Amino acid sequence: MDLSKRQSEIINAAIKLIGEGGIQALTIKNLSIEIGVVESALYRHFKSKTDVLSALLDYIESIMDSNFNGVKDLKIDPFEKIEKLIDSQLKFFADTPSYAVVILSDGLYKNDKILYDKLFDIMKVSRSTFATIIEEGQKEGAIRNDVASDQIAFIILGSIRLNVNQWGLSGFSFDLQKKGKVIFHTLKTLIKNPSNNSQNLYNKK
Amino acid sequence: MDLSKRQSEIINAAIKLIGEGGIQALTIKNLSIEIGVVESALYRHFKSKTDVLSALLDYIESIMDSNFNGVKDLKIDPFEKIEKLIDSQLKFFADTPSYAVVILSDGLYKNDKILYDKLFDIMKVSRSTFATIIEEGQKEGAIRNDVASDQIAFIILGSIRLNVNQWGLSGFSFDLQKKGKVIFHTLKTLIKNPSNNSQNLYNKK
Amino acid sequence: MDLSKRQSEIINAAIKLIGEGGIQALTIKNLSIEIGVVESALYRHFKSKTDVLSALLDYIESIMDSNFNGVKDLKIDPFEKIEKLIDSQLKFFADTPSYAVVILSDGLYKNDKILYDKLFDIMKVSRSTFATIIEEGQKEGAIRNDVASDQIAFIILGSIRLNVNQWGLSGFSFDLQKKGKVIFHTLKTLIKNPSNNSQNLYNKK
Amino acid sequence: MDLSKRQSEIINAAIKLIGEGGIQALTIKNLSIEIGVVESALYRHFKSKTDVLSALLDYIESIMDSNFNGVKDLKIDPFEKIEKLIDSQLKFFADTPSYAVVILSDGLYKNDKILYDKLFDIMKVSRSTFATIIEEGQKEGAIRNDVASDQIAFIILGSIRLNVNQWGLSGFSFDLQKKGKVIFHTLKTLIKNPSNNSQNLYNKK
DNA sequence: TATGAATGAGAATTCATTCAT
DNA sequence: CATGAATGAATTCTCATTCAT
Repeated sequence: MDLSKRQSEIINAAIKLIGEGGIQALTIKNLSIEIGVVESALYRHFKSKTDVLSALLDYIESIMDSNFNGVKDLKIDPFEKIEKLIDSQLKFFADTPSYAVVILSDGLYKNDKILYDKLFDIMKVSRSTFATIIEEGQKEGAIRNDVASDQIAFIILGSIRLNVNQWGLSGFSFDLQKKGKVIFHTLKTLIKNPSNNSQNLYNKK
Repeated sequence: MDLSKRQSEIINAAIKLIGEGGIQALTIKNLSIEIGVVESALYRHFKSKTDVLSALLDYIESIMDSNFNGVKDLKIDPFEKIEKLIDSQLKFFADTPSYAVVILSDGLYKNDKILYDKLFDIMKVSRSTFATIIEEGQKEGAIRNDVASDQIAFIILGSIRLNVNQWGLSGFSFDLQKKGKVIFHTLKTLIKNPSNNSQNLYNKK
Repeated sequence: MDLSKRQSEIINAAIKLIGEGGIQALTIKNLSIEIGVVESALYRHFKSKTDVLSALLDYIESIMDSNFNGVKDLKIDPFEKIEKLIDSQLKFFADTPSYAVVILSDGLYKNDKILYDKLFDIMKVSRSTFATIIEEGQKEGAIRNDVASDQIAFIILGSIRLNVNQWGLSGFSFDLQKKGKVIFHTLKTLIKNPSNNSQNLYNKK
Repeated sequence: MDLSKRQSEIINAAIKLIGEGGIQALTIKNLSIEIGVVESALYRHFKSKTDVLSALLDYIESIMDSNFNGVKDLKIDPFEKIEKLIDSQLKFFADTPSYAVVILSDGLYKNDKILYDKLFDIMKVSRSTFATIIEEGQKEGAIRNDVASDQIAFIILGSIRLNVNQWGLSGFSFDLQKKGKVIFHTLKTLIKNPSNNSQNLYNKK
């Protein structure tokens, strides 16, 4: 799973290509043109196109993981955590729309169990990260307790994803993060504990 | 927009093919084999492959519309409406997974603005249908008023979509409608008006 | 060879199509669209596409013949005759560029002996018309006698044809008849009898 | 513009195919059969069919240019130059009729501006070559001065072209060069300076 | 006369992959 | 490590023509 220099180059080329022309622009030919070698040369570095996608998914997963970890253990309000989490994910996509394209291009991996599993994994990690934070919030009393934490996580994830989805359909034409803020506030209103008077254990000034 | 018998046949073949092998299985060749004619014969009925997909999307939209309309004006509780709406949509996909595949295969229509727009449209109608019902519910006092109706609609849609998405990724292996019920209950808990004591204006006998 | 009403309609449609999109636009499908029937309906009127082209060539030939005849027997100076002849032919093409396209699309008829022969015929008639007039001019002493009449005819024809040719290549963008005038004057200078002092037997004022 | 070995092979195959079956025989499939590879293999050497034709036209142009240059600067009588020029061009076509087919297949390149422009270019070079020689002849007093040099060039070109044309229509059945000689003599008679008594400045021994 | 449906042949091009050098 | 060449399977689409109704 450790990538050679050339392999990284290829993955970066893949990202660029997808960003420019969608998942369909990711062909061995385009890839080879992008990195300035001949098509067959790529097969020294990846044994197949599926392997390239697989590495790409690994790469995306690793970034997302580190995004998550950067937020998970902060000593802040659970809502702030959720907000930061959503924002960091959307920033991740906004900065490099290719990642969004890859994540949203499920249908394509139908035949490749490996790719499928990777995607599934990524989604599972997202969901459990949110679920954990929510559970904490519920324990603290900040988040309502009458719904299961992973149900809330599911709803958050669905909202984020639909946001990214529509952004993609629109040709990346609106401000993804800004829209994310709005969604977050809606979600916050819905899931915060209405009977909670012990506000702001964290940042009280 | 009225389909001939043969055109319907082709659309049905398309649905079957997509159900069996994903959007990638939808080729002119497969289509022609499926309906038992030669490839060029298809071009008498649709002028291009894009046209087939376009008609397919129209068809899906029309069914979804009629699903919506079958529920929208019922004299029932807004939550029951939402529940029925979600359920009818999920039933629609569960009965014919191809529809889910088509709906979720954005990214693949990259080149065809027409198809993109149709997809967008379908999503818009869904969202506004939910939004209308929610607004009604808010006026009645059944649904909380501190969040915008179309924000709630967005969240519902995102949740449904993620559900369908994961179902697709899983190879249609779990019970889509059952999972939908769970999601509905979560959503209901989140959005119902906590201070509402005028329950069941509708079906009390 | 007498065309029915429908047949004439088809020929006219063919002319229109060729004018708009070149000889490649002349397809059974386009033809049928143009006259507002279904493709197979055309086969009631012409037994094949070759037959359409054949009739088209006949039509062109008949117009050219009548152009020729309108000039041939006028009681005017041979040069005026030649000038009128050239001009009427160029006007014929300028008015309906399709005719030029058809005439210049030899290569296409390679497989159809019938079409080939027709084209050959058209050219032969042109050439002999010119040759006859030149011979007359030579007898009168207006045209030099040291070159064979059909050689001169050949050169005139070649010049006209090259003119039409370049006009076609240029996308019909220059004034064909105007350029024809220039060519005529060059030709006249070259072929007139230098020792002829009995000028203007015809139109002397 | 430098052709690889395989590219030359392909161009030669194209020439052969055109010679045998006209421009319509030039298909990727025929080409690939001719050189003994699979169709897709051609695309390693030319990126499209238009590219093949383009290279073919370049090739033709280069031969014609070298033909021209072989004659242009000879220290001979302008008429001899013209004669040699005509003859070398006709020999070029007579040896390889495909070249004639390609040159005469305008109308077929309707869609490809590039090819059109190349054809136009070839004609322009021919014409200006003739024009230059004629101008020289006019200065020397060998060629009559009462007509513009490029007008004469136009007429020569038209005559040559018509000759080649009819030869093509006839199925390459007559002796192209022989007919060319006749035409040349006619042209010579027409364009030589009648009042020139300083004959043969060049080869008098 | 016209329609609707289908045929069969062919055309250009794309793509992932393999292999000898 | 990289190149050049080739493969084979697919893909969308076009076109002239035929035939039953």
